[in-house]
Amino acid sequence: MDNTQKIAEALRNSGYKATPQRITIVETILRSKSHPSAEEIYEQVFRTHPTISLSTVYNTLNILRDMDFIKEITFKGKTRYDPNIRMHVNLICENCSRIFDVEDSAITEHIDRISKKQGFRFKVQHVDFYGTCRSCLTKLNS
Amino acid sequence: MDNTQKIAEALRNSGYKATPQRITIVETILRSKSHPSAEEIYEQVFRTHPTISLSTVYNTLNILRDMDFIKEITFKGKTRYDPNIRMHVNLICENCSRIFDVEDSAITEHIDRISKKQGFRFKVQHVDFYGTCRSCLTKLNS
DNA sequence: GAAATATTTAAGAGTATTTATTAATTAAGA
DNA sequence: TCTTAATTAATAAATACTCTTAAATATTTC
Repeated sequence: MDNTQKIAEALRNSGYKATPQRITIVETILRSKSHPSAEEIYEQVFRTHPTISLSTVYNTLNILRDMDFIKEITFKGKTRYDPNIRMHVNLICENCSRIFDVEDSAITEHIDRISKKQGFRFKVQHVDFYGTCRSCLTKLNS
Repeated sequence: MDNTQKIAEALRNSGYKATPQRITIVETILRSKSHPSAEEIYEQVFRTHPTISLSTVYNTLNILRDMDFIKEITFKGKTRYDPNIRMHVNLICENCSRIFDVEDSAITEHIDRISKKQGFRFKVQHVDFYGTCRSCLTKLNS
């Protein structure tokens, strides 16, 4: 069974209809590496589906979030979407707004320990560090 | 020198005028424990300064952020303000929207180490964990 | 495979939060 | 005290997202 079939099935199993719009949106976000915003996903999908509505994109992204297929990262009043739901840390650059994924087992264990200690639980680990990235630091200092 | 004097001086040193509105807003946010939104700070300040404008509150909060007096935490499309700029982690409850501060030197050192390794730098450490807090877990399971 | 029905789509109106504009006011230095 | 540039308050505007509704479509039922 190919990926599109799996996505369609997952949607139906969660009680949603597997419409072509939804499948295209899911494929687009899963393929992306840049933590796109709803607007960016809309622009991407628009190329092949020129009748798509921004509302449909928002609606689908909310469904995918509820299904724990994707993670929302809100920064500077704008929500962006992360298709990587494996344990990782998001390094968010406050200068260029890029988001970098860091997988580090030590920190995920650390996060687990603190969360347990505090009686805090997460389904999908979501940890954000804010700062200035290497390339922005270089640019800003030159 | 009392606290108000110190705040006034800090504003002047950064090139801003120490207006009564600004001093009241700073005192309000520094006193708060609940990570209030701009609206909540406005309501609080309004009690003693009924002519205050919401724009003034937003404007002042942006100044305080730029001065690294406070930290912005945006969640569910709403920005909230944290007067605690000591190294700590914010545990954000996705259910009740409360934010809990956790000071844990082991994790803050770890965060520092990862940041250095990635060439990432922050002036004010800003780390958020998202999940469900103890009291919401109890309520949801009963 | 066709009809029934329940959900979903697209378009645009609506909402909430934050920022920009502007005339009147005020803080701070001379 | 006076001058000047910054700030305030009020409101308009921008931005990001959600809601509403009639038409279209996926799934179910026969």
